[in-house]
Amino acid sequence: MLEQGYGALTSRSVAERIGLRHQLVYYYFQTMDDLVIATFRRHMDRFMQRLEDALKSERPLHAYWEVSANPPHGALAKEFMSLANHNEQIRGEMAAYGERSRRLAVESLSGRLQKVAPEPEVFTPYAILMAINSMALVMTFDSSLGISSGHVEMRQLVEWCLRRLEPEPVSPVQQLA
Amino acid sequence: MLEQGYGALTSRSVAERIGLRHQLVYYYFQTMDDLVIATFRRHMDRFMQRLEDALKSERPLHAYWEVSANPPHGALAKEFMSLANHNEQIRGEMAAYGERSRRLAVESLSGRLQKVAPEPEVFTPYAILMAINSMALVMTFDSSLGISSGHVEMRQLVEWCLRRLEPEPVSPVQQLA
DNA sequence: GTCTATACACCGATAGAC
DNA sequence: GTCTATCGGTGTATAGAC
Repeated sequence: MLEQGYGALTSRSVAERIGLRHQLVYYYFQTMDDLVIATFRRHMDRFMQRLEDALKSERPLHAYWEVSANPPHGALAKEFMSLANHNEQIRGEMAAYGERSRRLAVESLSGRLQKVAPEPEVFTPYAILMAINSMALVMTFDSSLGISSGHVEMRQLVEWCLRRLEPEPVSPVQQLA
Repeated sequence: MLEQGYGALTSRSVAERIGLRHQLVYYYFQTMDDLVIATFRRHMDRFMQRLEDALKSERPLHAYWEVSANPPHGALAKEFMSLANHNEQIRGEMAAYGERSRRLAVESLSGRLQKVAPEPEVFTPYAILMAINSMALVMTFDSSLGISSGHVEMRQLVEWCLRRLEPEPVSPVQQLA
């Protein structure tokens, strides 16, 4: 699926990879759709775990940016997005995961964001996080296409904002100095 | 392709739509791939035309945002993106169109952006335009999935920034007053 | 669990009649 | 230009032997 698109994810192609007959797929999964759903869930669960870990780190906002901008498989995410276009179940699950991950990020970051954001009426936690997320997503998509122009500048812009919103923590040693 | 994904774009499905036999596709296009490429080019050429028109308007930055955030077919764009994952020709053309459209926008907007941007070292024209573009793209993708949480807030954030960067033009009548 | 055998539909593409 | 006929290949899925 990653290499050749969701159209290439067939019972025969799966079976060939593991050196078995294609009929075995229907023994473990009832239909090909079930296999796709299971794959999608495993993929998303891994991402959610990474996200949770990032949000627990010392600089969660920076970590959120890093996790968003460096997903394990940008091309795979695109493939699932297309699948969602015409698979109702995938679409529903993807929407649910998306909302959940955003809620998780907002809940754990809104406290510190509200304190430091300029123009709090405009720069709400949700808006800030979505902006970060959007830029990360586009950079990922671009990269998998082979586009990289403007990435350095956009990355600098994001990281400049991040430093404002979440300054480097001062260690006790530095405080003494 | 829009309704059921690129996997459903077959010579037979195309022929059925126009009430002819599927073999005709190979008369007009040599292969199915050629048809896909031609469709992609027509799609992108339309978008480029819309973009050019927007950049010629009175408030080009606002128009750029509107064009980016309201593409004719968000789902179709996603489908082409997936196609690009495993079709080298589509990938190359998409990259070229992407770079071209960004260059076009930067060239026609960098003049006025450089004048008004705060922290010009960070808020370069390219970075600003890519940020706008990124948020527009994600809102489009979200919408086609059925996600809309956070959109109002992000839209307000973008439009607040846009008003700062490109204030409403003052008409001669208003100037008199 | 893994296999063989098989049904049935659909795909891209070509050849050749009209 | 549009058609009929046809090829070989691949897809999902089921039945049943071992």
